[in-house]
Amino acid sequence: MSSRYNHKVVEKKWQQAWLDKKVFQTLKDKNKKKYYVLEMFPYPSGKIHMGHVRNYTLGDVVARYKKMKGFNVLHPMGWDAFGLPAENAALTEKKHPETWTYQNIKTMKGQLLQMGLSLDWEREIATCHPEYYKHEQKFFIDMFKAGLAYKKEAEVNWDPVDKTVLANEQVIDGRGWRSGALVEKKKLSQWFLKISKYSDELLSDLDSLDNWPNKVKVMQSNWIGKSIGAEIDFNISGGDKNITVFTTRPDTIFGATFIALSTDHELVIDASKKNVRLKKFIKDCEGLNSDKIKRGFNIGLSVNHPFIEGKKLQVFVANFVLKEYGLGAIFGCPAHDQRDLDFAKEYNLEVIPVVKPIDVFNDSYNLDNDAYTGEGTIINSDFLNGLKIDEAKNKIIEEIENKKIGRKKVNFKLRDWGISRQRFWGCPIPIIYREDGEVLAVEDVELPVKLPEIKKFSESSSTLENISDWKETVCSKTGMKAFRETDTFDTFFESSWYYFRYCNARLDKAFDKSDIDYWLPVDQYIGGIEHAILHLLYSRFFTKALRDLGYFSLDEPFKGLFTQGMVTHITYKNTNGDWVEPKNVEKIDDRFKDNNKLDVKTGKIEKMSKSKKNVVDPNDIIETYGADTARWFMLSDSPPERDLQWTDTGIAASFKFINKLFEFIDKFNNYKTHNTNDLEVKESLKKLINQVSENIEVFQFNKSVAKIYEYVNVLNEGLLKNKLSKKDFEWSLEKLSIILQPFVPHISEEIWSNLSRENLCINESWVVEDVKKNIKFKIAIQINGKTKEIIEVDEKLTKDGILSIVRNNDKIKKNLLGKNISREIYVPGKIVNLVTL
RNA sequence: GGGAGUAUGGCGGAACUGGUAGACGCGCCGGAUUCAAAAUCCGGUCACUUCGGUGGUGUGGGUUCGAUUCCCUCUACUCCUACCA
Repeated sequence: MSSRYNHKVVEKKWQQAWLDKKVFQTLKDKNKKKYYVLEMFPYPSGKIHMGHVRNYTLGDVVARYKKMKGFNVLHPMGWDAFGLPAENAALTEKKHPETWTYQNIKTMKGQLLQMGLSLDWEREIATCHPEYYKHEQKFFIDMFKAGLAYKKEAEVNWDPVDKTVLANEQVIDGRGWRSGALVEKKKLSQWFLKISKYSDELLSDLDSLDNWPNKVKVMQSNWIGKSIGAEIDFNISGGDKNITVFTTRPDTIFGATFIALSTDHELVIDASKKNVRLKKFIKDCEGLNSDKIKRGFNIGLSVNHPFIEGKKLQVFVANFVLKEYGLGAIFGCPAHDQRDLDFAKEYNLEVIPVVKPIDVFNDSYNLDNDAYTGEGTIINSDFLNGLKIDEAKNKIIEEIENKKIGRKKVNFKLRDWGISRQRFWGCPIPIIYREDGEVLAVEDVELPVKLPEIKKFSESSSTLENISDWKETVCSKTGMKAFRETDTFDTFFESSWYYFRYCNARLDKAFDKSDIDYWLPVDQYIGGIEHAILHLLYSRFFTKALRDLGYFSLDEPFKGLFTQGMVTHITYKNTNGDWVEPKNVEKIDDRFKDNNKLDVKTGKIEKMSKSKKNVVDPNDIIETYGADTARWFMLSDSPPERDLQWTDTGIAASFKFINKLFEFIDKFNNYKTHNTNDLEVKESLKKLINQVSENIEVFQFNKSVAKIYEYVNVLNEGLLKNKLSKKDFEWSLEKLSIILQPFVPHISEEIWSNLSRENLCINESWVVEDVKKNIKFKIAIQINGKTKEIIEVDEKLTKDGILSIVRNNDKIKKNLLGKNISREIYVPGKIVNLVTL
């Protein structure tokens, strides 16, 4: 009688075996080809969620597969451990952020261990540990000294009631999340990293990232936002001062009818000092949705049009001109820019068309309310008349440069990265402000600048600003009094370089160049699409910056990137309109009820989230069904890049399959051998084995899963029909264990060990089978492209031979009655198509 | 407004470089087992059909001997981005 599969015992046993034999501990080995698999490390929020389970399962498939393929695999894990939730927990749970964080790490590590992941835990890191963050303090100092880090004024969200700076996510509908007070903008002096210096390289190197999803490259490219245009100086009437504007449409210069400046333009700030109404206008602009309402203020200046003698343009301050892009100044050409047209209508400004669409014949055509931005011929523009747009751009730029009133100019949307956060639970910025006004980097020997030890964490200690005995210090060189910088790093700072640290996580230095040379770049990085821009762009920037600071010679950190889909679940709502958790929904006679017996309606399928209560806890699933079942479900059906819909029937099916696999053990042990030379089963299995590998290589694990199902079906049918000798059965199970190993490693080891093999299955080599070429081919016979019959033919047959079989086939003869064949098409090994008139 | 993507049974999804559409899983239907149920096992499952066939991959067209696959049109949905001059 078969013993029932006990996943708890079996999974624990193999997890222990892997640990005992240090199977996943990796050492540098120059003789072996390396493979670095990395999943985005988690924030230790408390416990893992299904998104993690999916992410790490995908990575584990790759890691185990590559290991069995003979690569020296690096597959590490760590914790993105600084961040706001720890501060919130500190306030509500009355725990120090550190205590809370390390407790969570412990819990989550336990969960990851339960999943049976092939991780090298010797390399575990936590970014809140001083031995981690001291290195990034050093990077910052290097950047500071190299001019890559600098300070400037920037706005923050200020809660006037709590008297604290709020992170963007703490501002809900313009109000502080705790106090509910209207959030104010406040200017603070903050630290920035000069990512803009790398705009061009960050953009052009995207081309070299062949193994990145195109989608992500497009997003980054848009974010960097390169545009080519010109700067043009407009001379202010009655003086020799200029207003310089940026434009990508210098070809429309003859259609310019006004100048508009942003509210923080130098000239505007000057003018506002003497003009109360202007000051008020600037203030009013803050609350204005400029997308809908365009407002301007004539500041009483005019400039001379550089190409039209005697023509003057009025100068406005306008709410729709961006502050931090270009020069904060534009020329308005209402005919060919919708925003300018809206503005011109509002203030009755001239509209002069200078580009004529192909289907328009009148030079003074009417634009109504739609600016024309398409292709066309230049008109009303003196020496540009008759040119195409691109030709006109070149010509006018040439002219501008000749006249020395402007220049060709490339602009980027990408802004420098503001890294200052006015928070407690982050890495201190290693800077001191000396009493004589000097801003100094902390000396290397004094690193790390550790966070202060505080007994009680409260609202008032949530910024370092208020901890005076930490803040006050002395300059070690001069003995002068000094204050520490009290801001901490944006947590993207930690995650911008953690993948380097894994190379040698316990080294005294941040890393060793030879380790980086060996392990980097990451061959396969896996994570959510939500990091498409910030994390990935910052990491790319960090790599280039550290390269230029002399740490190594790497250009790009992530060779391959894969962005997995979300885990979704149906939502439930009861008649009171409350969301209901799936586990509290019961089906009674075709109707859904919650545990208060209220009717429940099913809603949309959405990403699992606490607020919609449609989460399934991995803990419950692993407890009830085991890690293999959870992993198998994560890999079945849905292609990894698409959303995966969680269903109870799906997880049940996976559990059923794992049990089915387990039954092979008894089946084998009790199998009476049969004398058979039937090769059919074995040949089909070989073909399926190869298909499993092919699909892993291209990240289509759902197809591998389907092929494994087929394998099991073919094997079971072969057993049922006595087509396998015991030896072949053993061979089948041996191969089955191997192809199962990356997907469901525990049951794989269990089957493997029952075959009395000495080593662990994970230490086996992956299999590639020589598939005998079929001697017989199946050929589809079509008439006019419609399949009528399928025949088996010998491979050696010629076209004529096959065609004569086809012509003599009864079914085909019948179908051809009264028709004449006009053409015969034969694709070897595939089809015959008979074309009739 | 701009950009990217998706569309195949009741559902999730297969179909190699154009060559047998619906693999595999779920669900459903029938049967076996059971006092009964669960579990398990076996069979069936695109639609229509006069059982010969016919139609069918969001819509309409095109290329081809042949189109889920390539090209054009339209529609719907999803995601990103949003005054970047």
